[in-house]
Amino acid sequence: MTDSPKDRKSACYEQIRKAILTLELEPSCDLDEAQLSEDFGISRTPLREVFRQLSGEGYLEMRANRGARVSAMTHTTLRDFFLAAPMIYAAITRLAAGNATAAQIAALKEAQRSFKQSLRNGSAQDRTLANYRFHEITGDMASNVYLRPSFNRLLIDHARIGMTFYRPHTNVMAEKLSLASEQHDAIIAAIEARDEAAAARLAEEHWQLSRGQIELFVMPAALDLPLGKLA
Amino acid sequence: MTDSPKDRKSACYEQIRKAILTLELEPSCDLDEAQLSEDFGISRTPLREVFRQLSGEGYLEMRANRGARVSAMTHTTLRDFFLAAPMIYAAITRLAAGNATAAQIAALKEAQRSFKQSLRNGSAQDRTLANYRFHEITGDMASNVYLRPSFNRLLIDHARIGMTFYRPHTNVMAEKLSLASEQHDAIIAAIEARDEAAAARLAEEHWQLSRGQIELFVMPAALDLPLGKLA
DNA sequence: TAAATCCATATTGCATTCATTAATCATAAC
DNA sequence: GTTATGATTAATGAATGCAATATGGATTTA
Repeated sequence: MTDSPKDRKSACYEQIRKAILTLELEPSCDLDEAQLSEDFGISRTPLREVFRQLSGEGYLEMRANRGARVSAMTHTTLRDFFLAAPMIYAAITRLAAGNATAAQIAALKEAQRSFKQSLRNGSAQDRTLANYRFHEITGDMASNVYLRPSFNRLLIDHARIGMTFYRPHTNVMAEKLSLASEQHDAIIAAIEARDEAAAARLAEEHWQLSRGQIELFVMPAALDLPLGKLA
Repeated sequence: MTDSPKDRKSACYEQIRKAILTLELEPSCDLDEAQLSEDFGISRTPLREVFRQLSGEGYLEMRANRGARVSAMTHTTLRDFFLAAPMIYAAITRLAAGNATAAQIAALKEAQRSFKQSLRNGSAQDRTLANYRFHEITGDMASNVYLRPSFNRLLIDHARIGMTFYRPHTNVMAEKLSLASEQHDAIIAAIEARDEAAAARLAEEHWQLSRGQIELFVMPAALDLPLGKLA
């Protein structure tokens, strides 16, 4: 109950992090040092250290003499994402199958329980964070310091892109989410069986599903109305 | 000539960075806040921000209440490196061929000039930094925010691994370096021709050369002496 | 003699204060 | 009326001082 400045600092770090993942803090949004330091009950010095760290992890961008802002999502974001994601995801999941420890597998199952729970009665934020957590653990399992930075960066924007289409809740979406959950189960099984090839293949499939959802959202069916009606 | 605190701060950042790349600061080496802040003429506050940034980029590791230390090179480093490097290098170089701007190509040629210069009459440090710079520019060219973090992380340890065998200067080494330089020229040509396939292939070859050098150093020929002689 | 605990010292972390830089608005000149 | 320049204000960056935590050595006890 007695929270030290250090506790408040890490709470600050976590809250900002999650707020960015769930679009509560929108891309390119400016962060007010004075305001946030007051909100979290810490001085500007440790807050600025949190900024630096989040910046290093890809959550924030820092510009000299102009403060921190949430990492932007530009018109090139999706293209870059589509190029990098399948390669890195497949590699991480393959390595996860090769290197996962028993404790990590237990953690992954627990994360999947939380994810299913969020599908039943959670908000879009809950689902996004639970899904993020699931894949984060596969990153732990892979335990390759060189692939991890890009993987983490992908997870950040995957969460943010996902949030944009988790919001409008349609039946088609629900179906896809349930399919995603089944794929998680299959991935867990492959990792537990140390089947690297299967893990990589499942990661690829999982990516294709997500890619399809993104494309549907980015390029929806035309409105099929005569132009005159819109005016 | 009149250097502001901000100049000293960025000088500090650059010097520490290069010292790590060239092994002047050895892996797992502890950094003394008080000492460094005095050396660079800045207070501990901005120095700690530099630490955070370098930590985010993979140069340093920070432990709570125990200061910063240079990123470690463990027994798993080479294995992780061999798994990740060919994939990321090929991807980055391919993208570089597709996206390079005229200014970036000019910068790459300039970096290659510096590299050749360092081969003629530079130290191991000079060569390592010049080679680092060359590949860093290919990272700029690729301009994919998701692949960049892992690519940068690889470049750091590639520089450090390279330094360990640039030091003893043999004729075989000199030959390999001259071959590496030729490969750089070929990569520049492929990028300028926008030939993505060739660029990816050349990156793969370039990696194989480097991999061979690393393997030679890690697993040298046995000393070919009767065991008794060693005692 | 070995191990454990406690105290002294050094180092890290945080808050406050001061300096420096950028942004905004008003005023004046064209 | 518009643009440019200057002054005012807000916000970022750095330094100093203080608090908290860890480390090393000494002393005491088994």
